[in-house]
Amino acid sequence: MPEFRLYNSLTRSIEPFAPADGATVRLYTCGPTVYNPAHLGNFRTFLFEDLLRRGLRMRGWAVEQVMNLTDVDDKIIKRATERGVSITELTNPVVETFHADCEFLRIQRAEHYPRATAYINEMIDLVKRLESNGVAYKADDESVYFAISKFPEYGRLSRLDTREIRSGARVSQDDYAKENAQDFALWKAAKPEDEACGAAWDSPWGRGRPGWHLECSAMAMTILGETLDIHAGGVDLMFPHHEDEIAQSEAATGKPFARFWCHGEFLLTDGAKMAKRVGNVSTVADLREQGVSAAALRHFVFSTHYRKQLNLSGEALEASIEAVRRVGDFSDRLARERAGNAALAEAADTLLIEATAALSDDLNAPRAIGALFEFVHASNRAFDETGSDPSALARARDAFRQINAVLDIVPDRGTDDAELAGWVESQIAARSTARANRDFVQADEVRKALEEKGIAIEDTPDGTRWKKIR
RNA sequence: GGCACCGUAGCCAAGUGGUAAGGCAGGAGACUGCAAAUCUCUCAUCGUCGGUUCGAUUCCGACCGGUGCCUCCA
Repeated sequence: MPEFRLYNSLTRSIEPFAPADGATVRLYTCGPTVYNPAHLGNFRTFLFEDLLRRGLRMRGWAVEQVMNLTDVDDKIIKRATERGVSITELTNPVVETFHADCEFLRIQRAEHYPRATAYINEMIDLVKRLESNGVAYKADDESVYFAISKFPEYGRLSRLDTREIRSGARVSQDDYAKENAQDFALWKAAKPEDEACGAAWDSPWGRGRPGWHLECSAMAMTILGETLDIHAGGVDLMFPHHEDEIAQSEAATGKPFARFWCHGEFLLTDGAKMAKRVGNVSTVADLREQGVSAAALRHFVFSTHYRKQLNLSGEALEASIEAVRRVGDFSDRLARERAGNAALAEAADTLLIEATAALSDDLNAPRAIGALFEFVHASNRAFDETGSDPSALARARDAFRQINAVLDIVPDRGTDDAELAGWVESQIAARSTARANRDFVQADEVRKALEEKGIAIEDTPDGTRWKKIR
């Protein structure tokens, strides 16, 4: 197998990757803030992380993944206050929706989904360590801040020149108590509205709540240890979120926080970043209503490299729906055929080599998909010829299974409805009779009736086959 | 203003210093009663202009166009 390589944002280069202990990859992925359902842009990142997870497992490594759920922050408190509910009442259903969406998209479950509110003690402990190390201070507003002037490494990940005058930058207006404008909150003093919705805890610095950045550091290190193998997230998190995580974690432990930082690019719509404030978001639910399958959406996302921006368009989505239809038909054929030939065996070997190489090369899913389609084509051609070698078929099935275990782009057939199947069979029998009598008008009417129920049929030398197409 | 990234056929997209994977759509054909599926054939000179080179889409520069980040943000 070729070396497994990943782009590391820390060094801005592609590097060979292996877990520090040689066996288990400790992976931390920044999860959603659960104040309303995640949109497709968020899910592009989660799908990228799913690809990463599956790619690592393809290599034979175990993965211990943490995806946090940020269930206390400014937006959550604001929303809870507006609705007059506690933050828990607000976030619980959103967490459920998140898991349901992930399941629909076939995103493999992480080993841990820690909620920030369950790790308050660990967060307080982290702030204490920072305080005793002299890098945290309590300001006049009773909040505790991290002093970036005490952490010379600050800015290494994002390479932002902290002294630059950012004339076009959005400037924060609500923090006055900090010693330095770039310092960030570790612990925020509680306000009355925080107390009202259950977003305040006791601490050595008084009632308050954790800062956003602190949450990830505390949960990551508590569950996975002080040095992670990989920390992943969307590119927008690079600054300040990941920069601040590095600062807090490393200032506390004196150890590197993460060996690899991996960032997924954005999903764009109408030429702009998909974001609620732009007003161009769509959700998993929206797509499901449009009849876009999980397989199609996965194909769409994986058809562009994760470090390249991807534009969501109806035309591109249609292409993925059709592409995945072809993969599904092929998958059915692979299950149906009885034997293969030398060409099939060769196609299987090529697929394994090409797709594995592509996925090992910084998760080049588009190239892997290309290899998969070349395999589909070569295999179809092989099946159209004669074949009598069951072992060739077994190799083809195995190769396809292995690569699809990473991409997971075969659409569901959803044909376990016995009643429907019975009706379809009876219709097909009626049509066969009509065809035998050369009553093609009647035969075509049956086919039309089936199509209206979402059933497509194919006449073959071995009889008529049917499949559900929607 | 600062820091990055991107610009390959109608659409999506991979890729390489030596004349461009793959998918969708389109065209022609085989198969079919007709379809569907599948197969065969077909469909680009890689934003523009310079430079380096025997040779550049691939390296360098300028320009044009697009996107993101610069403390809400996947």
